[in-house]
Amino acid sequence: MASRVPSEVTTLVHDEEIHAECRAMAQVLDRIGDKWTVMVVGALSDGPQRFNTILRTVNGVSHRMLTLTLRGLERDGLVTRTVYPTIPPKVEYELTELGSSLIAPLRALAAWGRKNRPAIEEARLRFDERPETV
Amino acid sequence: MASRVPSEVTTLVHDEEIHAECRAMAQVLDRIGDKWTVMVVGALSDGPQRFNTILRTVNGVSHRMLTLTLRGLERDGLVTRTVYPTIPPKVEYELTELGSSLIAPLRALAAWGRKNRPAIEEARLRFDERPETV
DNA sequence: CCGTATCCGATAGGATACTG
DNA sequence: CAGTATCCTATCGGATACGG
Repeated sequence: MASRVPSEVTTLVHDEEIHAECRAMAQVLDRIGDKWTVMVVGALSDGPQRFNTILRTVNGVSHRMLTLTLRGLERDGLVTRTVYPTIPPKVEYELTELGSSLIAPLRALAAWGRKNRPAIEEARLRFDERPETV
Repeated sequence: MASRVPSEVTTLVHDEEIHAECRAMAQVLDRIGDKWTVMVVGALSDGPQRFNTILRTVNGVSHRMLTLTLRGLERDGLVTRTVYPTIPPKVEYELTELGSSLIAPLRALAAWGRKNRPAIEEARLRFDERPETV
Protein backbone atom coordinates (compact mmCIF):
# COMPACT_ATOMS: atom_id res chain seq x y z
CA MET A 1 0.00 0.00 0.00
CA ALA A 2 2.45 2.72 -1.17
CA SER A 3 1.41 6.36 -1.23
CA ARG A 4 -0.94 7.19 -4.09
CA VAL A 5 -0.03 9.52 -6.92
CA PRO A 6 -2.47 12.35 -7.68
CA SER A 7 -3.33 11.04 -11.14
CA GLU A 8 -5.05 8.05 -9.59
CA VAL A 9 -7.40 10.05 -7.44
CA THR A 10 -10.43 10.07 -9.71
CA THR A 11 -10.08 6.36 -10.29
CA LEU A 12 -9.87 5.85 -6.56
CA VAL A 13 -13.08 7.75 -5.95
CA HIS A 14 -14.76 5.60 -8.52
CA ASP A 15 -13.36 2.48 -6.87
CA GLU A 16 -14.73 3.60 -3.53
CA GLU A 17 -18.20 3.81 -5.05
CA ILE A 18 -17.82 0.40 -6.59
CA HIS A 19 -16.71 -1.05 -3.31
CA ALA A 20 -19.61 0.54 -1.47
CA GLU A 21 -21.96 -1.14 -3.96
CA CYS A 22 -20.14 -4.42 -3.43
CA ARG A 23 -20.29 -4.29 0.33
CA ALA A 24 -23.97 -3.47 0.21
CA MET A 25 -24.64 -6.42 -2.07
CA ALA A 26 -22.48 -8.74 0.00
CA GLN A 27 -24.48 -7.78 3.02
CA VAL A 28 -27.82 -8.29 1.32
CA LEU A 29 -26.82 -11.68 -0.03
CA ASP A 30 -25.59 -12.69 3.37
CA ARG A 31 -29.06 -11.91 4.61
CA ILE A 32 -31.27 -13.35 1.85
CA GLY A 33 -28.92 -15.55 -0.15
CA ASP A 34 -29.73 -18.79 1.65
CA LYS A 35 -32.18 -21.41 0.52
CA TRP A 36 -35.34 -20.35 2.36
CA THR A 37 -35.34 -16.74 3.53
CA VAL A 38 -37.00 -15.15 0.53
CA MET A 39 -39.63 -17.87 0.39
CA VAL A 40 -40.50 -17.26 4.01
CA VAL A 41 -40.66 -13.52 3.48
CA GLY A 42 -42.90 -14.20 0.50
CA ALA A 43 -45.17 -16.40 2.61
CA LEU A 44 -45.41 -13.69 5.25
CA SER A 45 -46.21 -10.98 2.73
CA ASP A 46 -49.82 -12.19 2.95
CA GLY A 47 -50.01 -11.22 6.61
CA PRO A 48 -49.20 -12.87 9.94
CA GLN A 49 -48.81 -16.63 9.78
CA ARG A 50 -48.42 -19.46 12.24
CA PHE A 51 -45.41 -21.71 12.17
CA ASN A 52 -47.13 -24.72 10.68
CA THR A 53 -48.92 -22.62 8.09
CA ILE A 54 -45.61 -21.33 6.82
CA LEU A 55 -44.24 -24.85 6.93
CA ARG A 56 -46.97 -25.99 4.57
CA THR A 57 -46.83 -22.90 2.35
CA VAL A 58 -43.10 -22.94 1.75
CA ASN A 59 -42.77 -26.05 -0.28
CA GLY A 60 -39.98 -28.36 0.83
CA VAL A 61 -38.65 -26.52 3.86
CA SER A 62 -37.87 -28.73 6.83
CA HIS A 63 -39.07 -28.09 10.34
CA ARG A 64 -35.54 -27.36 11.45
CA MET A 65 -34.66 -24.96 8.66
CA LEU A 66 -37.87 -23.01 9.05
CA THR A 67 -37.04 -22.46 12.70
CA LEU A 68 -33.54 -21.30 11.89
CA THR A 69 -34.69 -19.07 9.04
CA LEU A 70 -37.34 -17.40 11.18
CA ARG A 71 -34.87 -16.94 14.01
CA GLY A 72 -32.49 -15.19 11.65
CA LEU A 73 -35.19 -12.91 10.31
CA GLU A 74 -36.32 -12.09 13.83
CA ARG A 75 -32.78 -11.34 14.90
CA ASP A 76 -32.35 -8.83 12.10
CA GLY A 77 -35.63 -7.12 12.81
CA LEU A 78 -37.42 -8.24 9.65
CA VAL A 79 -39.95 -10.38 11.46
CA THR A 80 -41.70 -10.31 14.82
CA ARG A 81 -42.52 -13.41 16.79
CA THR A 82 -45.58 -13.46 19.02
CA VAL A 83 -46.28 -16.31 21.39
CA TYR A 84 -49.83 -16.93 22.59
CA PRO A 85 -49.36 -19.02 25.73
CA THR A 86 -52.38 -21.20 25.05
CA ILE A 87 -52.48 -24.96 25.06
CA PRO A 88 -51.43 -26.02 22.57
CA PRO A 89 -49.11 -23.05 22.02
CA LYS A 90 -49.69 -20.73 19.10
CA VAL A 91 -46.91 -18.67 17.60
CA GLU A 92 -47.40 -16.04 14.96
CA TYR A 93 -44.79 -14.50 12.73
CA GLU A 94 -45.27 -11.19 11.00
CA LEU A 95 -43.19 -8.94 8.81
CA THR A 96 -42.05 -5.68 10.37
CA GLU A 97 -41.95 -2.43 8.40
CA LEU A 98 -38.36 -3.25 7.60
CA GLY A 99 -39.28 -6.72 6.43
CA SER A 100 -42.10 -5.45 4.25
CA SER A 101 -39.79 -2.93 2.62
CA LEU A 102 -37.81 -5.83 1.24
CA ILE A 103 -40.72 -7.19 -0.75
CA ALA A 104 -40.62 -4.63 -3.56
CA PRO A 105 -36.97 -5.16 -4.56
CA LEU A 106 -37.50 -8.90 -4.21
CA ARG A 107 -40.45 -8.78 -6.57
CA ALA A 108 -38.34 -6.90 -9.09
CA LEU A 109 -35.87 -9.77 -9.04
CA ALA A 110 -38.59 -12.37 -9.33
CA ALA A 111 -40.03 -10.50 -12.29
CA TRP A 112 -36.62 -10.58 -13.95
CA GLY A 113 -36.51 -14.30 -13.38
CA ARG A 114 -39.92 -14.97 -14.85
CA LYS A 115 -39.21 -12.80 -17.85
CA ASN A 116 -35.83 -14.28 -18.66
CA ARG A 117 -36.12 -17.91 -17.70
CA PRO A 118 -36.72 -18.98 -21.32
CA ALA A 119 -33.65 -17.12 -22.55
CA ILE A 120 -31.52 -18.59 -19.79
CA GLU A 121 -32.68 -22.12 -20.42
CA GLU A 122 -32.08 -21.78 -24.11
CA ALA A 123 -28.56 -20.44 -23.53
CA ARG A 124 -27.90 -23.30 -21.16
CA LEU A 125 -28.93 -25.88 -23.72
CA ARG A 126 -26.73 -24.32 -26.39
CA PHE A 127 -23.79 -24.25 -24.01
CA ASP A 128 -24.21 -27.83 -22.87
CA GLU A 129 -24.69 -29.24 -26.33
CA ARG A 130 -21.72 -27.60 -27.98
CA PRO A 131 -18.71 -29.79 -28.89
CA GLU A 132 -16.40 -30.65 -26.00
CA THR A 133 -13.30 -28.94 -27.32
CA VAL A 134 -13.67 -27.00 -30.54
CA MET B 1 -53.66 -35.70 -4.33
CA ALA B 2 -57.34 -36.35 -3.66
CA SER B 3 -59.94 -34.53 -5.72
CA ARG B 4 -60.48 -30.95 -4.64
CA VAL B 5 -63.72 -29.62 -3.26
CA PRO B 6 -65.18 -26.54 -4.99
CA SER B 7 -64.89 -24.30 -1.93
CA GLU B 8 -61.13 -24.42 -2.19
CA VAL B 9 -60.94 -23.18 -5.72
CA THR B 10 -60.32 -19.50 -5.10
CA THR B 11 -57.68 -20.33 -2.54
CA LEU B 12 -56.06 -22.65 -5.03
CA VAL B 13 -55.84 -19.96 -7.67
CA HIS B 14 -54.17 -17.69 -5.18
CA ASP B 15 -51.79 -20.46 -4.20
CA GLU B 16 -50.83 -20.95 -7.83
CA GLU B 17 -49.80 -17.31 -8.03
CA ILE B 18 -47.81 -17.61 -4.84
CA HIS B 19 -46.08 -20.67 -6.14
CA ALA B 20 -45.26 -19.01 -9.44
CA GLU B 21 -43.60 -16.20 -7.47
CA CYS B 22 -41.77 -18.77 -5.39
CA ARG B 23 -40.47 -20.73 -8.33
CA ALA B 24 -39.29 -17.56 -10.00
CA MET B 25 -37.42 -16.54 -6.88
CA ALA B 26 -35.99 -19.99 -6.35
CA GLN B 27 -34.65 -19.89 -9.87
CA VAL B 28 -33.12 -16.43 -9.47
CA LEU B 29 -31.45 -17.36 -6.19
CA ASP B 30 -30.10 -20.48 -7.75
CA ARG B 31 -28.51 -18.25 -10.33
CA ILE B 32 -27.21 -15.34 -8.21
CA GLY B 33 -27.41 -16.65 -4.65
CA ASP B 34 -23.84 -17.85 -4.45
CA LYS B 35 -20.94 -15.97 -2.97
CA TRP B 36 -19.49 -14.27 -6.05
CA THR B 37 -21.88 -13.99 -8.98
CA VAL B 38 -23.34 -10.57 -8.21
CA MET B 39 -19.91 -9.14 -7.49
CA VAL B 40 -18.65 -10.34 -10.84
CA VAL B 41 -21.68 -8.92 -12.61
CA GLY B 42 -21.04 -5.67 -10.78
CA ALA B 43 -17.42 -5.65 -11.90
CA LEU B 44 -18.48 -6.25 -15.49
CA SER B 45 -21.06 -3.48 -15.41
CA ASP B 46 -18.19 -1.08 -16.14
CA GLY B 47 -17.54 -2.74 -19.48
CA PRO B 48 -15.52 -5.69 -20.77
CA GLN B 49 -12.83 -6.90 -18.39
CA ARG B 50 -9.96 -9.32 -18.48
CA PHE B 51 -9.77 -12.25 -16.11
CA ASN B 52 -7.07 -10.85 -13.88
CA THR B 53 -8.69 -7.44 -13.76
CA ILE B 54 -11.86 -8.97 -12.40
CA LEU B 55 -9.79 -11.03 -10.01
CA ARG B 56 -8.32 -7.85 -8.53
CA THR B 57 -11.59 -5.92 -8.59
CA VAL B 58 -13.69 -8.51 -6.83
CA ASN B 59 -12.14 -8.48 -3.43
CA GLY B 60 -11.42 -11.87 -1.97
CA VAL B 61 -12.44 -14.13 -4.82
CA SER B 62 -10.07 -17.00 -5.53
CA HIS B 63 -8.71 -17.88 -8.93
CA ARG B 64 -10.71 -21.08 -8.95
CA MET B 65 -14.02 -19.57 -7.92
CA LEU B 66 -13.75 -16.75 -10.44
CA THR B 67 -13.31 -19.31 -13.19
CA LEU B 68 -16.31 -21.29 -12.03
CA THR B 69 -18.46 -18.20 -11.56
CA LEU B 70 -17.65 -16.88 -15.02
CA ARG B 71 -18.28 -20.30 -16.54
CA GLY B 72 -21.71 -20.37 -14.95
CA LEU B 73 -22.57 -16.90 -16.18
CA GLU B 74 -21.37 -17.77 -19.66
CA ARG B 75 -23.42 -20.95 -19.66
CA ASP B 76 -26.58 -19.05 -18.83
CA GLY B 77 -25.99 -16.43 -21.48
CA LEU B 78 -25.30 -13.56 -19.09
CA VAL B 79 -21.68 -13.14 -20.12
CA THR B 80 -19.66 -13.66 -23.28
CA ARG B 81 -16.11 -14.92 -23.28
CA THR B 82 -13.71 -13.77 -25.98
CA VAL B 83 -10.28 -15.29 -26.41
CA TYR B 84 -7.56 -13.34 -28.18
CA PRO B 85 -5.02 -16.00 -29.19
CA THR B 86 -2.01 -13.82 -28.48
CA ILE B 87 0.97 -14.72 -26.35
CA PRO B 88 0.38 -14.42 -23.52
CA PRO B 89 -3.32 -15.18 -24.02
CA LYS B 90 -5.89 -12.49 -23.37
CA VAL B 91 -9.45 -13.30 -22.46
CA GLU B 92 -12.18 -10.74 -22.13
CA TYR B 93 -15.51 -11.15 -20.43
CA GLU B 94 -18.46 -8.92 -21.16
CA LEU B 95 -22.07 -8.74 -20.06
CA THR B 96 -24.66 -9.64 -22.67
CA GLU B 97 -27.94 -7.78 -23.00
CA LEU B 98 -29.43 -10.35 -20.70
CA GLY B 99 -26.67 -9.90 -18.17
CA SER B 100 -26.98 -6.13 -18.26
CA SER B 101 -30.70 -6.37 -17.65
CA LEU B 102 -29.95 -7.91 -14.29
CA ILE B 103 -28.10 -4.85 -13.06
CA ALA B 104 -31.13 -2.68 -12.37
CA PRO B 105 -32.94 -5.11 -10.04
CA LEU B 106 -29.62 -5.86 -8.37
CA ARG B 107 -29.02 -2.20 -7.72
CA ALA B 108 -32.46 -1.94 -6.16
CA LEU B 109 -31.48 -4.64 -3.71
CA ALA B 110 -28.13 -3.02 -2.99
CA ALA B 111 -29.90 0.27 -2.33
CA TRP B 112 -32.16 -1.49 0.14
CA GLY B 113 -29.09 -2.88 1.86
CA ARG B 114 -27.34 0.47 2.15
CA LYS B 115 -30.45 2.17 3.42
CA ASN B 116 -31.31 -0.42 6.03
CA ARG B 117 -27.99 -1.69 7.24
CA PRO B 118 -28.08 0.54 10.35
CA ALA B 119 -31.55 -0.68 11.31
CA ILE B 120 -30.52 -4.29 10.82
CA GLU B 121 -27.37 -3.96 12.86
CA GLU B 122 -29.24 -2.26 15.64
CA ALA B 123 -31.88 -4.99 15.69
CA ARG B 124 -29.16 -7.59 15.75
CA LEU B 125 -27.50 -6.01 18.78
CA ARG B 126 -30.77 -5.82 20.66
CA PHE B 127 -31.50 -9.45 19.87
CA ASP B 128 -28.08 -10.71 20.89
CA GLU B 129 -27.92 -8.74 24.11
CA ARG B 130 -31.29 -9.71 25.45
CA PRO B 131 -31.43 -12.13 28.43
CA GLU B 132 -30.93 -15.77 27.53
CA THR B 133 -34.32 -17.02 28.67
CA VAL B 134 -36.77 -14.45 29.94
C1' DC C 1 -48.16 -26.89 18.40
C1' DC C 2 -43.63 -25.27 18.57
C1' DG C 3 -38.63 -25.60 19.55
C1' DT C 4 -34.19 -27.85 20.09
C1' DA C 5 -30.53 -31.40 19.74
C1' DT C 6 -28.06 -34.86 17.38
C1' DC C 7 -26.47 -37.11 13.55
C1' DC C 8 -24.97 -37.29 8.93
C1' DG C 9 -24.31 -36.55 3.94
C1' DA C 10 -23.65 -33.20 0.30
C1' DT C 11 -21.51 -29.36 -1.51
C1' DA C 12 -19.31 -24.80 -1.60
C1' DG C 13 -15.32 -22.84 -1.67
C1' DG C 14 -10.15 -21.90 -0.32
C1' DA C 15 -5.05 -23.24 -1.16
C1' DT C 16 -1.98 -25.00 -4.06
C1' DA C 17 0.40 -26.79 -7.96
C1' DC C 18 0.60 -27.89 -12.75
C1' DT C 19 -0.40 -27.02 -18.03
C1' DG C 20 -0.58 -24.40 -22.51
C1' DC D 1 -2.15 -14.79 -18.64
C1' DA D 2 -5.77 -18.01 -18.23
C1' DG D 3 -7.53 -22.60 -17.01
C1' DT D 4 -7.66 -27.14 -14.74
C1' DA D 5 -7.06 -30.69 -11.15
C1' DT D 6 -6.50 -32.18 -6.47
C1' DC D 7 -7.09 -31.88 -1.82
C1' DC D 8 -9.22 -30.48 2.29
C1' DT D 9 -12.42 -27.92 5.41
C1' DA D 10 -16.43 -25.61 6.93
C1' DT D 11 -20.97 -24.95 6.43
C1' DC D 12 -25.62 -25.95 4.97
C1' DG D 13 -29.34 -28.40 5.35
C1' DG D 14 -32.25 -32.88 5.72
C1' DA D 15 -34.06 -36.72 8.93
C1' DT D 16 -35.22 -37.92 13.18
C1' DA D 17 -36.32 -37.91 17.99
C1' DC D 18 -37.23 -35.78 22.17
C1' DG D 19 -38.92 -31.86 25.42
C1' DG D 20 -42.15 -28.16 27.03
